Amino acid sequence: MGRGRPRSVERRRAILDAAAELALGSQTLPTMDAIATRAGVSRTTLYKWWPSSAAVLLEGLLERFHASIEFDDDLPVRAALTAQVDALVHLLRDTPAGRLLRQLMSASITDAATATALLDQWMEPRRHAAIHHLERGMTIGEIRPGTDTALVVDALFAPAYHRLIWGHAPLDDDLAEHVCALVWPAITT
Amino acid sequence: MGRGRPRSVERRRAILDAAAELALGSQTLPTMDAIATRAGVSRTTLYKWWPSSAAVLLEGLLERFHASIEFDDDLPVRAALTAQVDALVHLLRDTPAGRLLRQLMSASITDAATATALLDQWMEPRRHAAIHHLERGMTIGEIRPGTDTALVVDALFAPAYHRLIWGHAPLDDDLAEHVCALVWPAITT
Amino acid sequence: MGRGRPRSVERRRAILDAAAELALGSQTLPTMDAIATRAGVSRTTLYKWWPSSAAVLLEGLLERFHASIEFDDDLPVRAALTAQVDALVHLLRDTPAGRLLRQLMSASITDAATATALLDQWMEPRRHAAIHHLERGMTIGEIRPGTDTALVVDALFAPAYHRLIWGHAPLDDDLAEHVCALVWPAITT
Amino acid sequence: MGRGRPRSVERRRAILDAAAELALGSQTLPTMDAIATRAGVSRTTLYKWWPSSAAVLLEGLLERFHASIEFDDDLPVRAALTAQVDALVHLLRDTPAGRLLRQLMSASITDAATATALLDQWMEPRRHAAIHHLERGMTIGEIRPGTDTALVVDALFAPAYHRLIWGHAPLDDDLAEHVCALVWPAITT
DNA sequence: GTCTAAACGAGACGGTACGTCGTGTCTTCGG
DNA sequence: CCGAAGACACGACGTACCGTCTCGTTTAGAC
Repeated sequence: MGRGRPRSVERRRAILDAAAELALGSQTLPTMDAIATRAGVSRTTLYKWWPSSAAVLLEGLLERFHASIEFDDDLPVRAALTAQVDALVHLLRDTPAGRLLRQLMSASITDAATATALLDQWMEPRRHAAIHHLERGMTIGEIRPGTDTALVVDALFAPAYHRLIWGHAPLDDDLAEHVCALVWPAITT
Repeated sequence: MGRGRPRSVERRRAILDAAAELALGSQTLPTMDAIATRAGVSRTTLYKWWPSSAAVLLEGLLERFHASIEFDDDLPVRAALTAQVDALVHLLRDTPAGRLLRQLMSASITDAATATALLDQWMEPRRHAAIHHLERGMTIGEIRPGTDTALVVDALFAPAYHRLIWGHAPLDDDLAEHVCALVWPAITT
Repeated sequence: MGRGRPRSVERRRAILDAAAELALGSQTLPTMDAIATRAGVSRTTLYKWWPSSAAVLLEGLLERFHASIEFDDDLPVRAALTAQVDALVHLLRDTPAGRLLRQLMSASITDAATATALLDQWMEPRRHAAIHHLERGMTIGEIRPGTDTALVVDALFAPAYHRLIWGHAPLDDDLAEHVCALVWPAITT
Repeated sequence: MGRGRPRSVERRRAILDAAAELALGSQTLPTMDAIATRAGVSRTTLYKWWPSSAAVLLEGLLERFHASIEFDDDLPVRAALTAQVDALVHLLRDTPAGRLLRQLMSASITDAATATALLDQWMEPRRHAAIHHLERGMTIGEIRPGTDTALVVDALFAPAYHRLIWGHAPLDDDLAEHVCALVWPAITT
């Protein structure tokens, strides 16, 4: 029961914001040092609440963009899937989420903890939403039974992340629709 | 004018090998220090020839796996594409290339030079090979004209890289075939 | 007056004891943190009553060993002085006081407050007792008039402290007697 | 045989000087950080050559004051001893050595390595010189045979160090002579 | 054969960031 | 008013790599 000095919300905010700002202004993950300085907070405080700058960044990312998953069951299946992918494409291209995710993906590869967190809290929710629509489609007979949903989901989402990372091709406005169109004939009844 | 002491091939080998071994035994990129020590070479020599450990790793990777691109025009288009993707899947799963690429992709995100090199020397050749087959297919009327080849190539390859990075689903033996099957109906005439 | 919750004697005891135990088990002064933890007390409480761990240690030391000064005027002067030095030697060698004093002397050098306290409350009482006997000796004609009492006291006590600090020679049982014997011919009539 | 970049003498000098200056301007041992900053040298370099600031200080101290030991066998024994003690008193009072030694003694109490070094390289040489003269005195029949030289040496030197530490009495010009006078009757034949 | 320019080894050095520890202060609640 | 719990800023710690530098020492091929 709330003993001791309560954690300062202002500082938490300052830290999350500082991390995001630094990350957006650079290719590389901000250092704990830099975040602390920018946020006007001591390094000790940082380490007390987060194990790494990636964790700080991730927390800020999730807080800002947690509400970006489409679960509208009234939409036709294809439209729902397209909306999902389209939401992702816009997120990656038009919001800070894209740049932040790039760096978090880099960190994920070398740091297992970040990988787990990012997978569980970012990727999986989106994958599950898509799988949900696919299964709904199978139920109502719009999607071919026996479809490998995991694979379809990867086919839908992977190109967007791929282009985010490599930058070899743009994240077009119609990317989502085209990707869905590419996959749809193979999975519809 | 080959004046002066020529560069030692043995040392170059030792360095490339040391880098690969270290990378395979760890999640993170080896440090220049570690590579030099492992190769029995002075740090000076390393810095003389490569700007970063990622560059060392990349050079070794390309040297080992440059011959892994399928250009056989006698195969039917779909078989040729499947073979391409399948070759990639096996490379990523069954050879050191997978682990090395993971780390190089991480480095690419934060280091523009590595990104450029990896894109130009690893990704593009494979993409071009696939595009070549797609265009061949359009020429012989097997592929629908007007197909967005860049998108199709991403749809074919991205899932494999995606699973390499995230590890959320396995790089199955039949992944290549399934991915091609998923895309094929939408692009064939 | 007497308002509010009175100070807890148990905690004071626990703190003094914890400090002494920690000091005896280490070369270095215990930290405030460690004392608080060991005593099962919050750091706040510590800082409320003592400015430093040296102060805690000193208070405990004085409490335990305040009664160790010989003022028996019935003894002959030389015997009284010898008894004084002997008491000190035994204190330094056979009781916790030795180890505690070592650390307090270390702290005294860098911290003026500790130095003053230790000087006033530990050194001076003992010096005055010795000076008292010397002056008594001068009064009864046993000690040469005009003797530099301050110097003699230093000559008597300093070797013991010196050996405590450096450990280059043992604090023998007969150290006190030998030191007195060394000085006596020069000060007796 | 001198491979690699040779160690910079200037930096070594700058470090030793910086440490001494900082120590003289403060009660407490300088931090490694402060020494590095003051010397215009990186912390890494400091840690490469010395394990602690006490070690830096000690090296500087020994370098400056190694030549302060009197070994003149032509002097009468008592004069030689008095000269020894007098040299020490002047060193402690009139040169930086006094303040530096204070802090080194403090460090010695809590750090075994410093203690050993200081004992071996500062105390022992001086003690041996004094013992040498005492033994010479015994040989020529001026000092009573069977004299406990170790004790006499402590009686001669300890008061000076004692006053250095506590500051309860001054290091007078005639301190050396008085101390010798105090001890002499008991040891001369 | 010698000359010579580059490759190479050894290691010093300045830097930046790391993650931890101890300090002393402050804030909030409960006895 | 005492005390517990704990957040916080600060400063120093000792370490790891980084990239650069300054030497001395090979060594193959040009002369």
